[in-house]
Amino acid sequence: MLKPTETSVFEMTEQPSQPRALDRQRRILDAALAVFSRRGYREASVDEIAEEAETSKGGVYFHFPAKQMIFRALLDVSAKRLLERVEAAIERETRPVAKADAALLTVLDAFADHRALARLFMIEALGAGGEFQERLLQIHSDFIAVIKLHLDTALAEGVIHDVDTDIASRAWFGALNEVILHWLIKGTPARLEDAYTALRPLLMRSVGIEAPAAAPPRGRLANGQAGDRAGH
Amino acid sequence: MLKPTETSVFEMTEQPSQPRALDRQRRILDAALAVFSRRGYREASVDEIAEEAETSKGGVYFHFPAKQMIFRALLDVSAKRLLERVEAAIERETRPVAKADAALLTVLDAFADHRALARLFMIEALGAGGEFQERLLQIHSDFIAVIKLHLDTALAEGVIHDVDTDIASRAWFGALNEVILHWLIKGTPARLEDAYTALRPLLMRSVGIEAPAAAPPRGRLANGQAGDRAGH
Amino acid sequence: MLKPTETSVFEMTEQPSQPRALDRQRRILDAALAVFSRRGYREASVDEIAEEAETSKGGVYFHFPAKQMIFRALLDVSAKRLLERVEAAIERETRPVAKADAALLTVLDAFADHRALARLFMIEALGAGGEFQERLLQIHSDFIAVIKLHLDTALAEGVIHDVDTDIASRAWFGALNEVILHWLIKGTPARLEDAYTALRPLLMRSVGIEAPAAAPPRGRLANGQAGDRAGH
Amino acid sequence: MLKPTETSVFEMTEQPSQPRALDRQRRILDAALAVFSRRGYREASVDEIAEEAETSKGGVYFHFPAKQMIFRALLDVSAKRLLERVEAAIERETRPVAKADAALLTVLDAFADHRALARLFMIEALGAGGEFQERLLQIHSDFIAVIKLHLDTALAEGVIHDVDTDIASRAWFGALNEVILHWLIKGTPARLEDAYTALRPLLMRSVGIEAPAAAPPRGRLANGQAGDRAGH
DNA sequence: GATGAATGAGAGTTCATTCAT
DNA sequence: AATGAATGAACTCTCATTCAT
Repeated sequence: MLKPTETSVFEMTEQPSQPRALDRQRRILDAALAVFSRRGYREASVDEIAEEAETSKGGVYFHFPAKQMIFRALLDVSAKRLLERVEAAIERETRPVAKADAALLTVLDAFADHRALARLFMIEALGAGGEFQERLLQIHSDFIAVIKLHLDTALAEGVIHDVDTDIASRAWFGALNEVILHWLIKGTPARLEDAYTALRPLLMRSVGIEAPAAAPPRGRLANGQAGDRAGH
Repeated sequence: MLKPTETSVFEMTEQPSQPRALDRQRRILDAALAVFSRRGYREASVDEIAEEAETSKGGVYFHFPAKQMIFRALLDVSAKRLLERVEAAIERETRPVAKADAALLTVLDAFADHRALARLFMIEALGAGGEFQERLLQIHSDFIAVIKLHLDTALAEGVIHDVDTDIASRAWFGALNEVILHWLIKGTPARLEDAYTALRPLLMRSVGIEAPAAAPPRGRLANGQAGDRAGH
Repeated sequence: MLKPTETSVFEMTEQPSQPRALDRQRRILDAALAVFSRRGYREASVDEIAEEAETSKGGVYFHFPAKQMIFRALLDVSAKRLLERVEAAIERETRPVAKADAALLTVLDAFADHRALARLFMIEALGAGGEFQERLLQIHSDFIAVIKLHLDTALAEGVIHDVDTDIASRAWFGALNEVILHWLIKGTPARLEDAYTALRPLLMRSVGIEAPAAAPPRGRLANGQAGDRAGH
Repeated sequence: MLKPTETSVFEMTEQPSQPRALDRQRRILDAALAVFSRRGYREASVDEIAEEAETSKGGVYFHFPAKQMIFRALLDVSAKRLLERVEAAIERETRPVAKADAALLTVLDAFADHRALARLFMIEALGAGGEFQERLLQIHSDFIAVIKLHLDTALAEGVIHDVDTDIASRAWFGALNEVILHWLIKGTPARLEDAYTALRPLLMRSVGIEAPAAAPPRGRLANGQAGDRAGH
């Protein structure tokens, strides 16, 4: 989630020697996110990105050697950022299932706040050619690994039983994905967060946890309490 | 599933006046499926499709007025065919949950047999531009509606309880999707069917059904028995 | 001018062995005139001509070996027809200046009645490539020759004096052309015939004939009296 | 008329930021004029224009967004230039009829010097599709308006009588056009200027002015004396 | 005679990338 | 650092023409 003072999602990519260069890189990545997200990877032209970044085509090529590289940087930086956010959320939880739960919720919150980012991950990365498909799937796997890690812990701690955590983590992620994709393209539910309210008990049950009758209301600033909702 | 004697998945799209024309349409759609699947929608050139179909560019345009229309026809015909297959499988089951289960399994079997088709639905339709994204999501929704229908019946019959069938059907579909996507791009598991063996109990549990300890082995010809595996 | 019972402007082109063939040729030429006139020579497709002629592309090519040939036939037949009409009108006059005058008026009447024909001669024949430009100019020259012939007679008879009939006939024709072109493209005057009422005294003066103060009103059926209007 | 040191008829179309760009625009317009003139609008390919301009297809498209726009720019710039030349010539005359006369002569001189330009205005603009037909007719009307303006003055000053200046100016223009067209396509008379020597007395007479028995010889640099030739 | 499927050359246009300034 | 002019390969689509049926 962007703080009001942030103007960009991207703060560092490589090793920009000068602050001005860093600024430009950020501006270009922001512009690229916007353009890729509304046009798609192939329809997006470098010219359009340059215009959106208020620079010139040559300017873009000074900072990125190819269009592909812009997309790759976008994907990498965003994924890293997202994963960091997920891990921060996880640390705020104590019980393993709550940690896995928080991971999903964080992804969902991030996408709800940043529709463009959501399009990037859910749609455009698949349409950008084979190279990026692999990369996207790796990102999927990274997130799934985080979930799995905590499901494994839950299993070890005896909180859940008889669960193939490999498939469970993947299934959880997939279920979430479908819900987000639907929201992205069809626009329902209006508030993506609402979907998770319905989805969570289902996921819990799938690993044998009966969710509490009613989940407490949750605001965006109340992430820290997420663990309370996933009691077993 | 294609019978060994079939060479094409496509048998009719429109109403060509000559039998030769019908043949060409089939050949073009087959070629397009192959090319779109290996190149992606945007990278695929009409020339390449023509070559693969052993015809000329003009020949392709005689049958389809635009590249988009080839893709659209491919998507529509394939979805129709897949849905028919799903409904046939469903009819062979009696218990509602088994019917929903059979739906998923049929999709999975179809994709396992037709990797190109799987790419079309899982990847290329998302990367082909906004028009097709909507169309794809509609296809998703069609399948999800089938699942939901039977979950609703199960709910009415008291087989399952306290389930938001709307989200459950979507979640099931999404979970399956992720598994298929992973198989498509990363190649694991080698046999897509194996993934479902692990996935099914999870899905069942998610609606409150405890799967039997061990699912009976299943061959492709044993679809009719699928219902036996989804006891409640 | 087409009689109400005529459905086509074209009655014979070459030597059609069978009446059915003749019919088809007529239909195709009519269709071609319509299509060339609304689309222009290059934009007109043989497909569109075939459709307008209610036949098939192959059908058109059976009767005409190339698109060019359709246009050429159209131009030749129409010019011949027009020239015949002009000569008929001339014969109805006795005084040479009246004959020249009748020639112009006939052309103008023909175009007023057949806007498509007018487009063909005034516009499309110029846009159809060098071959047709030469052909069109030859047609111009043919008409101009007719006018010149009668101006020469008028000169010999002493009706007009000190006139370069070569340039005068060309100038008359050009003046008429500009008026027709304006009417064709800009749509004014609404009745093309009105333009000639104003133009005629000017042309007469240009060869030294002072037109009568007021030209008598003229209807389309009153062509035979044209001579009365060009007194000297 | 081009001064010998000028290599291009086009000096400015829009506002290119770099001098190099302005140069290229000129080169492209020059090349386009040459190619359109020898091939016709539709037969001319952008590739050929690029080659003639010694640049690449992409280079052409950098400066002009479509083939149509090249043609439109060509037409607009040339018409503007021509009209300016006409108005300069008019200013050098004092008597109104001489002014009108000078207008025609200037057009004729310009075309005599620039056969390609003549083709553009007389032929290609009519064959380039409906859009340009309207534009060309507007250009015609602009020139005709200039002629009419001075004929009106002549009328007001009592130099000419009983003339419908609207039709007279159009007729003059049309007569000139036909002469130019003939020269363009058939090649006679060899010197276009000779045609005007014969045409002028005719036009004068058409508005009731008896031309002097013999027009004084006229060289291109003697335009300023044109007024002497148009006795009242 | 007629149909419509098929061909293939060629069009206009786009755009990632390069590079002189 | 940055600009924008230039390049050229590639693309989608059109259409006159041919020909098997």
